[in-house]
Amino acid sequence: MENMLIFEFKSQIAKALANPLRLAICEYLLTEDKPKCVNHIAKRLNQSQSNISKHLSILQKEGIVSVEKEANYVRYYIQNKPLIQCFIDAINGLLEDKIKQHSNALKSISNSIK
Amino acid sequence: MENMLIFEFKSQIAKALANPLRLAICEYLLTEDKPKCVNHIAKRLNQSQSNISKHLSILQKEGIVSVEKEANYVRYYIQNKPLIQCFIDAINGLLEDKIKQHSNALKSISNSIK
DNA sequence: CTTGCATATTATAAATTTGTAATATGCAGA
DNA sequence: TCTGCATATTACAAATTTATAATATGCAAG
Repeated sequence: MENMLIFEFKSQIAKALANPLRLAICEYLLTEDKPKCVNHIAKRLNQSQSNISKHLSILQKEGIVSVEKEANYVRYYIQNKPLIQCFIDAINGLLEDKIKQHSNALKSISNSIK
Repeated sequence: MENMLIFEFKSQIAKALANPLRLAICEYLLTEDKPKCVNHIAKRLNQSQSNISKHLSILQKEGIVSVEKEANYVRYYIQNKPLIQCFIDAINGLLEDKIKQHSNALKSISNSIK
């Protein structure tokens, strides 16, 4: 392939979303109308402040979330909700596919031992 | 969050796509009508047979690609093209967002030193 | 300016991912 | 059965990712 560098950039963004906690953060922020602060998200997901803060900074670095500062609160929100929704829809669809494939494989084993 | 396990599964699928080579493989297979064999893909992407084979097996494990065997050839294809296209569209959109954000930041620096 | 709260950063060890080189498997034709 | 080709697997070292604990920063009330 000609230009491999572009795939480095794309995968960097995909990697930011390819983590269970960061996916959970994104799905949570997607359901919320208003930006949420770090401690709030940390409690919601039952994680340490430091861990959530670091994951949010990874998401922010990739432009996935943005911040809104007020006093000593930092509130995060999804920068582009439709795109993140599209990403999550794709993952959900792929997960469905995978589950179907596994269940078909099990069915055919089940039939073969009848 | 109630059910954290689901995010493990989702992120496992996202991880399969969050790698530059695997993204390149998927984008290539997406453009092709017919399944492609390992050596063909390896040469196209200028990578070793062994490396491409391993990446393909990761994609297959997640149900993203499927195989079609004939003689000693193994040909791979995207299992669900619309979903993979949706995933790639999301990533492309997010990359655009990120580039816009960076260029805006640079503009505002540029203005501030005028 | 000191205290307390919210958030960010750092250091670190454990776990995971990655590519390479070498080897194994599997199929088809001679 | 032997040979050659296509693919898969393995072992391994380097690089990356992850969570935790400790510490630092930054703001606002008193």
